[in-house]
Amino acid sequence: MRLLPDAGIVKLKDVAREAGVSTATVDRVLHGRPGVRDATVRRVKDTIERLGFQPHAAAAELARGRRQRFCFVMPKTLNLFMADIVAQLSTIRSYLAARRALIDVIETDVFDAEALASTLEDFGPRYDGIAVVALDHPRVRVAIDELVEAGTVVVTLVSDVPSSRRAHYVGVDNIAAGRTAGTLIGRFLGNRTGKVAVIAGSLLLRDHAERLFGVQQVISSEYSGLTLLAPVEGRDDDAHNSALVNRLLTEYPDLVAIYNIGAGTTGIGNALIEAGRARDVVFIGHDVTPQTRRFLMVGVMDAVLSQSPGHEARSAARVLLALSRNEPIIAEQEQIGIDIVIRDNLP
Amino acid sequence: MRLLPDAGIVKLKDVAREAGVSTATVDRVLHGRPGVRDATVRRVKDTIERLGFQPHAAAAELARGRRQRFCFVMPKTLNLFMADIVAQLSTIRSYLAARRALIDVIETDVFDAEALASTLEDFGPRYDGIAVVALDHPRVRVAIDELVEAGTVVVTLVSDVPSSRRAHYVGVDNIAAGRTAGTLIGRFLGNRTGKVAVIAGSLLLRDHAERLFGVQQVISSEYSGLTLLAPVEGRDDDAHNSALVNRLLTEYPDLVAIYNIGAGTTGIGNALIEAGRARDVVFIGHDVTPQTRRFLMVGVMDAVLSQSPGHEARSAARVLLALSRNEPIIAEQEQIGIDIVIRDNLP
DNA sequence: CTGTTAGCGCCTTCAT
DNA sequence: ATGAAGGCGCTAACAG
Repeated sequence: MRLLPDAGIVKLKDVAREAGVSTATVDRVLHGRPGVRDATVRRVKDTIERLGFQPHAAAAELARGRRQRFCFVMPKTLNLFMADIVAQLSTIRSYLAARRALIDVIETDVFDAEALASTLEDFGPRYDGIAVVALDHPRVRVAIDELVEAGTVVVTLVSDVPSSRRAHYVGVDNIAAGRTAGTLIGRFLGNRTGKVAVIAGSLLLRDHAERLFGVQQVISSEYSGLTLLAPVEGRDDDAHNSALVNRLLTEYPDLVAIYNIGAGTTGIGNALIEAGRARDVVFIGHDVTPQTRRFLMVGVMDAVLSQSPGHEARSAARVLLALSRNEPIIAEQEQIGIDIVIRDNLP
Repeated sequence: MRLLPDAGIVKLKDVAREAGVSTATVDRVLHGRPGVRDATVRRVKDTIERLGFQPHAAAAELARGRRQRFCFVMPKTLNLFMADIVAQLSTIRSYLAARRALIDVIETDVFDAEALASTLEDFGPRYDGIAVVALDHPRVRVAIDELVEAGTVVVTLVSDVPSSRRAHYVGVDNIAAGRTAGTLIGRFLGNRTGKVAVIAGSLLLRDHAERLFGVQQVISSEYSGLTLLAPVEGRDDDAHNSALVNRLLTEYPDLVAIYNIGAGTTGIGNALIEAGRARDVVFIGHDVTPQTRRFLMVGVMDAVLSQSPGHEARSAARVLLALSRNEPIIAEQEQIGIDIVIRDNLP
């Protein structure tokens, strides 16, 4: 008498036999498809419960045989952070290929609502799912909503459109990020007093505006010794940012801290170094890059706030895959945290 | 003339036809199994390459039909952090169940090398993989190595045994964690001077010893205004820690900071509050719990260093699954970072 | 409303 | 050294 090969593992067939129905019926109940009497539904559900049946994910996937196409709509001019996300996509591509899903990447002008919206309208319908670095603009919202209406899964990436019907936002709470920057500046300065400058790329970008809001909240309400200067915009560009810093340094001799909300951190750091102010001005920016890494090591930057590009890229892919196959997603895993990175915990 | 249903998707059968061999041979080549002539191997590999064939993960998993059993060996007395990991395992259990893998949890005395080692010896061989919160002791190392020798996949969790043959360590770099605490203390204190206390659970635990080492490095070499007191041990216990803090506060009127290396943070915070020193003593500890969360909100704690229990639990499960099925693991995803958590970026 | 049945793509004996 | 063929567990036409 030998052991049963499947000792303990309940299969759909077992449920069917036990409930006195066919496998097709169990399958219908399992997926809430119509065409089964209520009484039967209950009986099958009970049996599933009683036997503790769990469908074999791989078998289901194979039998379903669906393939999905996803598209990542990214900004045309990739800064280091965006480039990092795109780079991660190649790893993800092979992970997805083994699951018969594929991704395309389309680049478009993020600052141009019209261009972004028409990209979505033109290409969106070809895909089962879209991840888009969005611009919060009515035109874009409508484009997203139409895709959702047509059955496409849409997730926003890095920059959200909260009023849209997108299924999910992959990114951080940018107000909290701004607040975090504010607190770190306040704490690092101790009891020093003076001016705090904020440099943004463009305050038309929702994430930049939100970070500004956060840092203003904290500095103005909790650090009375510090005065926040009016934000300046440097279009995420190193040269522009350098020039801005030079102007700020001469105009405000008591400048004690700089928070760079967007990209172009290199320009700021270099300007500080050239002015010989790198050590005494507290400097906080976003995203771990080779350059910010170096700035942290040598003490030009005091902290970097980071949303792991790898995590975001993987999360977007996982969420698209799960939602378009209506599988469950692990909420905690898809939560993107604001990482505070200093010299000692660099990844 | 209708489109081919599988347009563009290469299957193992296609490779076989194209290479002029049977599917069995392709399968053998694919998995490096013996019994194929060198010339054939090359030909098949070329074809795979040329066609860009990627095996369908779900089909492979189904056909293989393997089930694996994993075991998490956890400390008997669960502190909040460990309890959190165990709690996460129930979510993970259902994820794994859908992949025909299951996990058991065994609790044992982590401080007792003998007990831990014999637990591993007794139960280990029943499993395909083990995740163990290890104690770095020769007896334990041998037990781990024997399991590995016998073909069990072993990963260490939270606390490593670097000299063992474990396949992977799921946890943070604790020296870096200590350094991070040191830098934060130094930065938060600004130019204040005084004594810095370090409270550990037990310096026999590798992770505690490493964190101590890290904080010592930073404080002694970079903050000459600060004096690190000799570490005290409070066995991760609230009552012990409270008593220790009371003693420290009276003995050193110029105590300016406390770093709690292990658990029992509640005891320390409460002692500080009762002594009316909560606001002026910089206090840094580990792990986000309901209590540390509250301490951060009200300003008793200045920062919490955290290794996400959810991330660690999931990572251990993913790594065990991947390694025991020899599938690739995504290195970056399994890298556990040291999270710096302040009031503003609480998860 | 319910059952029958033929796959999904790969792996694995068992032959040859 | 290689091939033929029967599953793995679930899904979805197609019947009834």
